[in-house]
Amino acid sequence: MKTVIETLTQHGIQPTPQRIAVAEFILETDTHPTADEVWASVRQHCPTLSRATVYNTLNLFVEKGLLKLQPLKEGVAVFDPHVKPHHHFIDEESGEVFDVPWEAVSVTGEKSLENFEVREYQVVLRGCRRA
Amino acid sequence: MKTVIETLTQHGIQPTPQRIAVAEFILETDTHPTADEVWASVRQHCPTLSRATVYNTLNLFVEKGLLKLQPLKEGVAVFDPHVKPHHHFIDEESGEVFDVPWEAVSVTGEKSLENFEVREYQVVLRGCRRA
DNA sequence: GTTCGTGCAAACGGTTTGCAACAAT
DNA sequence: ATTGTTGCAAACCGTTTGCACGAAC
Repeated sequence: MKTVIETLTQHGIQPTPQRIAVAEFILETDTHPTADEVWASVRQHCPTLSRATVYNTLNLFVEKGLLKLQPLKEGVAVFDPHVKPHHHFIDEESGEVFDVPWEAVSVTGEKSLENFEVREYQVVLRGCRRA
Repeated sequence: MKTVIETLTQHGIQPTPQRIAVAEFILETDTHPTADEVWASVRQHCPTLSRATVYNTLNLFVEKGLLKLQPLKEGVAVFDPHVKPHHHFIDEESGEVFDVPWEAVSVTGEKSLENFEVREYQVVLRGCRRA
């Protein structure tokens, strides 16, 4: 099992304590948190962590390919440590975002679009989660 | 051909001059504009139109089912007059959003998702537009 | 005269940036 | 010494809101 520090250095990121703390949280979660949610969580273990550092760190992680920024909610940036292709389901009541495995849904026809060269795609599903 | 005024009244919206001006622009366009882009455009014909009225009007239109708010870009709300199901292609260079007809792409498997009751879905494609 | 819509300006919330202090090399 | 990172506060940008004026019934 790769350590967080190894992951960071392999992506060309200096493993400072703050970055390690943020990485430990966000690389494990599957809750698609916003930056402020990350801050709230990580601050419990690392109380001096500033909001600015969280934002800078998350942007750095995105830049280095550790995270993906997903435009799934209005007005806020949500971060996803799952960088390989997959789909998303959004519960319309709670707003929660769930991963849907790539193989669970299949898409056809995207290769024959006339004017568009598709580099990537995902299905965004909305509805309510079954209890 | 239905007039804009008829469209507004049929949706329970009082057709004020400002609302008509906004509707004339946004119901015709296929550019998926942001609120500020709507304001910039409509203001040329209707110079006293305030930003607040544009925001209020667009929100009202969404509420009344004339528009859909699409979470396609980070940090800004984009409005789409095309309310029937369809997909979207986003040019990664320019950020432009294009409609993709519902029949152009087909999705299978969404009905057999275990924990999710899907009410609607769309495919979001990214890449570059062919010249 | 009450209701509804508008415009302005101020407030708001999420995010970024400038800068001084600090750590590491 | 230089480079890179942090924390704070202020700035920023898109959006919402409070309020007074005005139009319509």
